[in-house]
Amino acid sequence: MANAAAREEKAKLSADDWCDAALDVIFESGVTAVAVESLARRLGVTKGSFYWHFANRDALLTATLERWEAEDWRIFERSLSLYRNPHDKMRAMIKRTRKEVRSHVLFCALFMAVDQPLVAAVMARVSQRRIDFLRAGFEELGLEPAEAHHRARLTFMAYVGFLQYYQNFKDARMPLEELDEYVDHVVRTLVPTA
Amino acid sequence: MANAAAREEKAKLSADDWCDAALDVIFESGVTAVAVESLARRLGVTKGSFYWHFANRDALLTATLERWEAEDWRIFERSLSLYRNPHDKMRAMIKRTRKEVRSHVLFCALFMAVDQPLVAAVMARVSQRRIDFLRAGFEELGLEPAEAHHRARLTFMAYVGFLQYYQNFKDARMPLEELDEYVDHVVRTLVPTA
DNA sequence: GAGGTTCCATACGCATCAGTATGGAGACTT
DNA sequence: AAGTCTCCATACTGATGCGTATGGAACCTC
Repeated sequence: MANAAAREEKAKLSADDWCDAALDVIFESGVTAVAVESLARRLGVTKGSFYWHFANRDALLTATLERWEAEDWRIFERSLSLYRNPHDKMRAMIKRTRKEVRSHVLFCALFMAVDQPLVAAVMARVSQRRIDFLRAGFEELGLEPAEAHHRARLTFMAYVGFLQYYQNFKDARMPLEELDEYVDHVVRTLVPTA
Repeated sequence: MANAAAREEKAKLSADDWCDAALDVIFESGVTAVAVESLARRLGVTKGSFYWHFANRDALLTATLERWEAEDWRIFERSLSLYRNPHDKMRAMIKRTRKEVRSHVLFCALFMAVDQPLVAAVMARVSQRRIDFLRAGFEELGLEPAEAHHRARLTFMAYVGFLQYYQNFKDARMPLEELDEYVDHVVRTLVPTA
């Protein structure tokens, strides 16, 4: 089994291994699916191991979200750092919705769990960072500060709403070319032409 | 106690009473908080009553969502039926975000539970109806059919994202006047001027 | 090789929740 | 008045999930 294989190649687990597994579960089944015993089964050990590495489930979630927050921001910046022209950057930021699949699925899964305080704390920070990033971009494109802030909010809200819609209503998914047209429309509507 | 009072004024419960209570719980604590035993306590009875009125929890959820779907659409249409000018109607549709509090909280709570198939089925229909409503409005305002469809999607996604943001990040809530400015910005950005 | 540390297994207790089985009180029928 | 239907209480089973207590094997140290 995969469990046994994982156990053979690395006899001892680390806290990070638990966090990686937890993030995989969030990716696949959402935050509520992160349960101690099922995680242990997935890693080929028992709960005894978990409670040696972590005080409780909240500690695991906190550590996992912390790792994700840093990694997500790194991916986000890397994928946009190459654009110098602000218009291209904003376009890329929005069009990015089509790529980085795992990143988006994770973001969506976490946003759907913001009713849980631990998740809300992280997502509030992450959301704020992205809105600030967008705001700076819109200011570069010539919007007044207040306008740039509102436009940044609007863009972010549309991103979040779209993610959830697209992830959960798989019956209503548009074909890829229509999706491209939609993203183009969003860019035309929200990004001022330099 | 409120339980006893409720039991006195109406000795026998109906299925609709259970649905009303379930909707209240969704309003207060989300879909996952709808549990049979806690609902029974809230109504001043025990599980025996529930399983006489419903086959199981899914049956309750289905009936509750069905009632909500009809009521929500009725409220939605009533609150917009008085506007004849399409521009005013679209403005009202977006500005409506500020009112009808319970309606929005319920919509938000349900949207946050679209990972549950029963909820997803309802919310897919409701979302489609609202997008169609918006699309018709944008067409009235002179957008080409494809453009109107995309703009309707964008508007709806922004609505959904904003709802969740505003409901869950209560620390980051803007003051009311800034909220009004934001809504105005959204109208200016998304609704073409006739 | 004696003792200590690391990492995990086993076996609990306890709470929550879905669902079932059965009986009983009251109203209603005939 | 006997029987029946409605609505609910009580008392269970079984699954799941968090957390704890304790012991044990491997390894490292001196």
